[in-house]
Amino acid sequence: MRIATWNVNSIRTRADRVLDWLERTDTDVLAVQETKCRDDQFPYLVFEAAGYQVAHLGLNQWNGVALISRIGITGVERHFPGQPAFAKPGQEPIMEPRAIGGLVGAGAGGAGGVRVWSLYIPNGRALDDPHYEYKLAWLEALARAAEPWSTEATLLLGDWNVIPRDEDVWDVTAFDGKTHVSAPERAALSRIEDAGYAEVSREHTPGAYTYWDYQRLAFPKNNGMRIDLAFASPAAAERVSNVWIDRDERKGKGASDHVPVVLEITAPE
DNA sequence: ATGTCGCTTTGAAAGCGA
Repeated sequence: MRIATWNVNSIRTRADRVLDWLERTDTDVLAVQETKCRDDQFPYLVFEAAGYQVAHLGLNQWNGVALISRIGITGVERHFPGQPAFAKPGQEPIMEPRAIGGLVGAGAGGAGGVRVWSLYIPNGRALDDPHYEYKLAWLEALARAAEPWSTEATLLLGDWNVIPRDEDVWDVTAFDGKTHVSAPERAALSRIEDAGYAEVSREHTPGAYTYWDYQRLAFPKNNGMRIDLAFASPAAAERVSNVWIDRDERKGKGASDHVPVVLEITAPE
């Protein structure tokens, strides 16, 4: 089966483009981030008419995650256990729509299925911003929640908003004093590995980026970064035969600022 | 050129988030 992750930056703007891409690339499952809509605004019919099932979680004009699958989705979970809420000073904490999981591709008795999570890690904004501590806590909580899932075939896919290594960005010195490269963020990301997961995309896509800012001609200059990552449990990792990044999806008008990361998954032994 | 985009409130333009 073919499983991808893509921060689409508004599903309403790009529904037709996303479906076209799914069909053209023969992709079975897509973990979507930044749908930027409420459940009642999601363009379900575009996908359902083409034989895809949709599970979505969205609350407002920001964030929003979904799973789109033509090989079934069962056991959908919205938010992960222990997921932190974000609290603005003097306001009720909000559980932001940043995580949705489900079992896809399961045969009889759940055999051969893969548990897929679509994750949109908080941006962090700035090192001295409350959203930065929120980001670190969110990743730490995710690592704790994900540990028990690591005994099964589980994929943690999404926009992690962390540049794991200096080689994963065009110029790391441009990020001095900024988020995405700080030691605490990278340490928080490594907690996912401590929880039993391995990042499986880099080894298949050396030197590739997944995101280019809309501003300052980032794409023509190839000022990109690798922040859309695929973490796999051992049972999932041994079934990943290849990973590729569809860089062409960043070209032309109407592109998201992120491109799809695609995993080829073989049947279990 | 802060070389952009998408959403919102709001009723053209500005604010927010990334």
